[in-house]
Amino acid sequence: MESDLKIEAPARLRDVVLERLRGAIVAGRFASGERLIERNLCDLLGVSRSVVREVIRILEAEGLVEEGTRGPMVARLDWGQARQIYDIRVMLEAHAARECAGRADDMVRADVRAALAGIGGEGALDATARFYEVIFKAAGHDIAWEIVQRLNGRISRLRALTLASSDRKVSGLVRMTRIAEAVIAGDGAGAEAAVRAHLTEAAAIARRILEA
Amino acid sequence: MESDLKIEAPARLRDVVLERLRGAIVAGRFASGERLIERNLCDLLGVSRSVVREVIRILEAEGLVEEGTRGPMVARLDWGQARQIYDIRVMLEAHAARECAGRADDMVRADVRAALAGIGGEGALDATARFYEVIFKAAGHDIAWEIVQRLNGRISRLRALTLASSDRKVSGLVRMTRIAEAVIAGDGAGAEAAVRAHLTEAAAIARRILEA
DNA sequence: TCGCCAAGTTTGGTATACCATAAGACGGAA
DNA sequence: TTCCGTCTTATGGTATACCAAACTTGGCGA
Repeated sequence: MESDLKIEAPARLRDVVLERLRGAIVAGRFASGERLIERNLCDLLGVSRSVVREVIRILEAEGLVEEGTRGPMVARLDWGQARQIYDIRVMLEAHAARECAGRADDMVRADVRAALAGIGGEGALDATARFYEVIFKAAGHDIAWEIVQRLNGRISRLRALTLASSDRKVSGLVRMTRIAEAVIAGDGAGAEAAVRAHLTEAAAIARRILEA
Repeated sequence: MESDLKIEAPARLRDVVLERLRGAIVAGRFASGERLIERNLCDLLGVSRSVVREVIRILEAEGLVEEGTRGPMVARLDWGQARQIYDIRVMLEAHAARECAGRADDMVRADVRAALAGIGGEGALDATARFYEVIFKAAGHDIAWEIVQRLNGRISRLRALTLASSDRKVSGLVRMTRIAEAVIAGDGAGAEAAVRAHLTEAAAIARRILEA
């Protein structure tokens, strides 16, 4: 699809550190509310404070880090926030799914099928993101996709806490299949309903985790 | 309302510079697509590169600045993006207005009236933001409010380009009054419709500007 | 006159140094 | 023993120094 001739920009240290630190937070390697001491992170990551500070600013804007009284700390997440995030995701994703179903051509259908095929195996998180990306991009909702990605970062930490992940994965695949079928069939209302059902279930799981 | 005893944290240089630079971009003092040379900004603002760089990272996350081939530049804005932004705002603001109207108590009603009163005079932009803030906070949609603020920053630059601003201000006040009346009356559907009408008009103006 | 190469300059990336402040620890006096 | 003061240290804020890459420009040769 996209050409492989693109010259990839040399990876900046900042990007590497950003990805690493974001991953560590999402994976739960830092406790919620834990202070992020700049110099500690420098030692941990082997980079200078300039880089760490810029990365922290970005993560702050993403909502993964918040500034405490004395410095940055890992953002806390309660059910009130998660609920709001799921509400917003419902609006954005339902809208995107409906429009995507309405305008899907054969190429989009193929992309959806391919993305869905990737979900079953390992790396489910990335594959799921890819599935949604196809839908948002096909609907022409790039900006909404940016927002959803950012919101997702804030609640992805919950996944690390989910112990009974096997049944979730299965039901997740079922839900995704429903969404994909509706999109491929051009059934906008059905796609929207499938998205709502999926997110309602996900929110219920998040609620159980967060209110415990 | 809020106590005045709060010790305000000493203003960090970073915050001052952030506000200043954001204001300059929104006010149109930098051309769309203009490169933001770090050292130039240092001279202009009288601060060191550390501060400028952190601020640029924040503005990048806000969507006001994007990274060009060689460094950061003021983000370009076309109708395709603005249209998406208005679409998202419609969803978030309509939802907030509906919920706010549904749960508004006397205190919220008073806040809405007070915010509306501020719109007529000078500083209309801040007052309008304050109006919306009341509605979002009353609806319990803090996160949606953050998103809307950020999206607003990206399209506020259009205001600087609006020459015929007087009629817009008047019609804006009328629209706001409609929204406020519906919220105060507890009419969720009416509040939602008023928000939709307001944003549809605003989007039409933006389209005229951007497609010229 | 045209083209190519090289040196200089611009620019962003990265690291380090310095400073002010606040928290914590330790000791002395009541 | 407790309370107060001071000293140390940890920490974030800010500025500066250094480097590598890339663009520009000017000169030299064909």
